[in-house]
Amino acid sequence: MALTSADAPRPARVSGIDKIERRRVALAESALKTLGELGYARTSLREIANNSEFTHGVVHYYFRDKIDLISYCVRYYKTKCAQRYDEVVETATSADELAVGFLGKMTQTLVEETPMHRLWYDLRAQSMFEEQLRDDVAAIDQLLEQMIWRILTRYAELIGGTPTVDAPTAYALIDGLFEQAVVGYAADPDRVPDLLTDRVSQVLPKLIAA
Amino acid sequence: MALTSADAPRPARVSGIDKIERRRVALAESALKTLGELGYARTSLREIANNSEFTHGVVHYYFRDKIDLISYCVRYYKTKCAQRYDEVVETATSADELAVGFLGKMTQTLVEETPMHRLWYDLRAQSMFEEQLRDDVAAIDQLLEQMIWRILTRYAELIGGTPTVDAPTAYALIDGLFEQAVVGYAADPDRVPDLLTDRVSQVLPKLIAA
DNA sequence: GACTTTGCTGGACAGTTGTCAAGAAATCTT
DNA sequence: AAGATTTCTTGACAACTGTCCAGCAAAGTC
Repeated sequence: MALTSADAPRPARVSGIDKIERRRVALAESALKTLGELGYARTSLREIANNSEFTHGVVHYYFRDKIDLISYCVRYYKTKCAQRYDEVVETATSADELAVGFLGKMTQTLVEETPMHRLWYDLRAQSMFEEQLRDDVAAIDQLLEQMIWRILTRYAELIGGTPTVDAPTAYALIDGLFEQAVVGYAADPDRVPDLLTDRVSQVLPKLIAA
Repeated sequence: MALTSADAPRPARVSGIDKIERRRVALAESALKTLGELGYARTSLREIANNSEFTHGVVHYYFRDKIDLISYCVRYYKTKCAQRYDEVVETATSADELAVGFLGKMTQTLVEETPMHRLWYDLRAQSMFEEQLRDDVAAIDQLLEQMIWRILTRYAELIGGTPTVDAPTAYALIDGLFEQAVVGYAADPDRVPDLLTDRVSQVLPKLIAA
């Protein structure tokens, strides 16, 4: 959130490479907005440019080609997911507090950043067909897995037990529930957040053994 | 599996509507092959026609437009998934036998029908952006959920316990593991099937209470 | 065999796509 | 202020897209 493109009316004088990086970030944010709305298949470079303050030529000035842009977007998006639950993990002093905090943030991001999550699952599916995306997608998956693992081990610690599944398994399970919620949210937004909360809080204890 | 297009060298004389349906099925099978290879985003009607014995004009003779074709494909694909594990469920006489049979079929379909599964997760992601696909995708999800539920309840029955989660939760969990395997299979096919087996067999017992 | 219906072909269409490049504009350097 | 460099605009391009249709071939009907 530190680097937005709107912090200065005129493009602030920044030294060299930093300025290029700023433009890249601004373009990536615009692109992510459009991608989240339309999905990978329906998003063209011109559409991205139209929904931004730039023209379609600029995109090719800062990115080699379309995949380069999308790939950059994925990598940029990664930094937003990394520490989403870190504060909750660090401040919680009981298992319940951790669970409540985690579930709260989870449903919050589900509701408030729906397009981003839609896009994530879209891109992960695309990565199965385009190897150029695979590494970046795998890196994010790794990051998310570590995030879930941090939460689960801390949860076990507070309860006084240990996890009964490894990190990839735990991530796949929670992610399955979350993706179900994201897909369901597109069709019927009303009941989904509560259902997600119920289900995750039902599953979490099953992954810990006293 | 009953209706393939190759069972007669010359188009067998079939009465009226049936013949149309046969052509539809043949086109759908061709389309599914291409879709599974390239994914939704990269598949064009011409590509579908090229990889088949038909010309691109025929597609529009049998389907109103692209979405109509894809939608038909999804619905056709559905019939293949429905009863994949039914035999295992019906013949298993112990929990272990059921688990082994289920896991065997699961890894088998993962390996042998990878493109289909890739496509499924792709299409489910697309359904978040195109409402026209939503109903068909939701129907398949429902079907898969029931399939998992049948397996889990039978598994519980054989163990002498009862499930501790509801059907949607159980499906989301198992599906999370399976999708992880499908995505991972694209990058590194070797170890994935065994990992999937391990993880699912670790999770299954946790969903049953004595 | 003549005629109608059905099935299919192959080309044409208008629109969109990613990519590129020539030059204008803004910025920096001296 | 003049020249050099970076940044951006604009228009063009070839390729590809979904869609449509005029015409042809085959099958069915009388």
